[in-house]
Amino acid sequence: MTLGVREHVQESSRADILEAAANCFMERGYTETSIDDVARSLGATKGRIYHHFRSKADIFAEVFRVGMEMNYAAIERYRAMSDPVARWRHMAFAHAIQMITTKPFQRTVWVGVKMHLRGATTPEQRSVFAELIEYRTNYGNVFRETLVEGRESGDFRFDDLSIANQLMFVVLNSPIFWYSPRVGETRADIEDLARKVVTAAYRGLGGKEEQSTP
Amino acid sequence: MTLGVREHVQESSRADILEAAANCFMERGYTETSIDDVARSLGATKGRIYHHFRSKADIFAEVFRVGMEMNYAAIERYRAMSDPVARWRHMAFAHAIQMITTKPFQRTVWVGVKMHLRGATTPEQRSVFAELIEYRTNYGNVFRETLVEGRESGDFRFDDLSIANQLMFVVLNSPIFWYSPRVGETRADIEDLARKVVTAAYRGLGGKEEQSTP
DNA sequence: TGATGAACATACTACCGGGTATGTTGTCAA
DNA sequence: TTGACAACATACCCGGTAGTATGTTCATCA
Repeated sequence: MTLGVREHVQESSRADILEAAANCFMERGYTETSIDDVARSLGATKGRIYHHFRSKADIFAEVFRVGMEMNYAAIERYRAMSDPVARWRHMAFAHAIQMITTKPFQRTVWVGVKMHLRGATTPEQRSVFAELIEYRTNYGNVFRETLVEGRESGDFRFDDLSIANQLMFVVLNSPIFWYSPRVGETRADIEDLARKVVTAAYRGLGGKEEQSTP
Repeated sequence: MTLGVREHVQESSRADILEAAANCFMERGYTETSIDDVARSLGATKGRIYHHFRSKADIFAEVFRVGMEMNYAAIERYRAMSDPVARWRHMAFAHAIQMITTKPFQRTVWVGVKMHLRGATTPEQRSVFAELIEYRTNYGNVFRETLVEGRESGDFRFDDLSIANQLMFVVLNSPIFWYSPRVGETRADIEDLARKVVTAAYRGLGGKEEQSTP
């Protein structure tokens, strides 16, 4: 379980650029972010960026990929748990923690999904993008399957699986929109936030009254 | 309670432009939407648009305002209800219906809020925008106050008011991201969707087991 | 009937931003 | 020592877009 950006990117200079780009994409969106913006936030110029990446879309795709890789890594150890509710709780908590601690990357993933949904990609990017979206879809399916099992076991109560899944994810993902770090914030504070988010999502799924969260 | 765009915009040509613009802003976002795009979707040219609006930002602000006006109109009749839970249920349901039926305008409001949060506005637009955001904040407070009363009466159970409010809104607003109209869809189908959304939000707030929704 | 203005269309300008072509500097190996 | 290459910076090109300036058409009214 390696959650940082560094562990998922080979060269240090590339990682710096990706982090800066993720921040810009989060703050200004894809189109509003110019390569010069990213360069300026690094105290550099375009030259440096185009030395490491072929295009703006290329950078974007990399940020997306790294974001998803970190998510997979975060839930990996819980995927084999037998009890669906316990599995869901652990995965949901890990997911929420990821949304908070790697917010710029997760916002970029969000932007990417929306871009793909409206087909705002060039033909060549098309295949790369499709692969990333599939990556993300598979990740979502890990949760979805857990919802199915949880409903069968009588632990969750909802009519429509797709809607329940959508609503669950908007809650678990929501910190990428409203969370902002506080001064002097500790790991415990962040975990407390994540717990509140998981609790709300759990209740929304019609889960039984709360046990403790990891 | 007038929910349509026509009832909130004086001239018909202006209303047409606003509707087309709302669709474009929803599909492509603010920056990605060119004035020519909006004009083309109307079978017209820039000339028509700049005859009715002074700038792109001006159109955007109008779409925002109309979107919010429709929302206010939708919940108006329920605001005076004494029972907080019943009030919340009616307002939440009306809100969810609005998210579904006026999706392009509501997505534009969403985009506008995000733009303001990152300060992507020019100085003059600044005051207009601030006013719109305040408009939206007041709307949110109507719900927030209901949450406070509902918690005091023991009907809702949550620790943090701000977080509960955030999570409630992301659920109620979520249809603007995942809803898309089906062929042959009836009003009853839409109300059924809204009911599911409201139920999930209600549960997330720690509401008691369900009565019927309006 | 002709003058006037609303409601557009057309033609043009200025600028911004992605991408490229070409320097410049430091490092390392032969 | 040099030459070769990585790792950038600088200078430039060019397509797209907000905004403007200037037609054009049609209805209305004196």
